[in-house]
Amino acid sequence: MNQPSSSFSSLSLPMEDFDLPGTLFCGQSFSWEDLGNGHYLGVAGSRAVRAHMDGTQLVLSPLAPQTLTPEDEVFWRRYFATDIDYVALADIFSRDDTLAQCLDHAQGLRVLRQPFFDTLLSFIISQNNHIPRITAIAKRLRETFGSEIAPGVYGFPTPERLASLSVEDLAPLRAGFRGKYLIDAARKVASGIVSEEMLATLSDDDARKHLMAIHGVGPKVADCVLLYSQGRNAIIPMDVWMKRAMAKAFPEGMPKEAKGYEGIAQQYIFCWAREHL
DNA sequence: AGCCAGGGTCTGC
DNA sequence: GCAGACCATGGC
Repeated sequence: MNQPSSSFSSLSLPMEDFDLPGTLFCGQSFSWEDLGNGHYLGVAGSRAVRAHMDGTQLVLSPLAPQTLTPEDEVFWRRYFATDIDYVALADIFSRDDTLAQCLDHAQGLRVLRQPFFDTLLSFIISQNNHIPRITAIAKRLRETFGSEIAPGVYGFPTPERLASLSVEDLAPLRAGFRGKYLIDAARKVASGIVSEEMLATLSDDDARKHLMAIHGVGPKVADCVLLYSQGRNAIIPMDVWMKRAMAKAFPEGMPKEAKGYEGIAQQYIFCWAREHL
């Protein structure tokens, strides 16, 4: 025991029925890299970890020279939503036959709770864009304007850093028309016009309106921020795939079995749609 | 070459 | 409130 008791070399989280790569690459996060052999490198805010599964244990390891602290454990438990019983949820969802079929194609998926500003920037980038290119632009954003966490690994830029830049400064990102939206988001967050603390006090509808004060944030991007960073699990981001899927598989709307967790059901339906529509 | 991508803005009705 | 043009970029 030559390490201080306040940090540890790795962290194991029990995760029953959990598909790690499925969760990381199902279109809710664009901040993970496949290292091969079941190992993944992820960035969240100014944190980074390696992740792999050991049986039913999710093992998170720090990147040298980093260590994992008790605060990191709290952070990553929240990130992977360890407080939600996904086995029980899948059982309830399965009572609807159509939803059960979607579950079959997305077994072990979880909805993450990612940092607010990461999620806001990532889904602004996502508009009218493909997933591989979203990932590439987000990576250039981190590498160009973020701070180095470990050799070659960069965190997301802070709102203040991004707010100090001009649209021309973002040219290396090749984000196209989204550049000006990223700047406006950073300035409104840095100035407090839009704040995560304020969001927490608002209803779903008012929270959506609050986020839509940002130029370039419409209903879909706002909903993604509320679901994927704020844990508002009843919110259903409606993109082109979800519109197709709902029209085809759920013309009557989201089944009652998904009550309160429509956003999580949405993730299974989204995956099913991308495979079958 | 033309179409599309986990959309949003702006304009005109 | 709602339809349609337009928006940068890149892969197919």
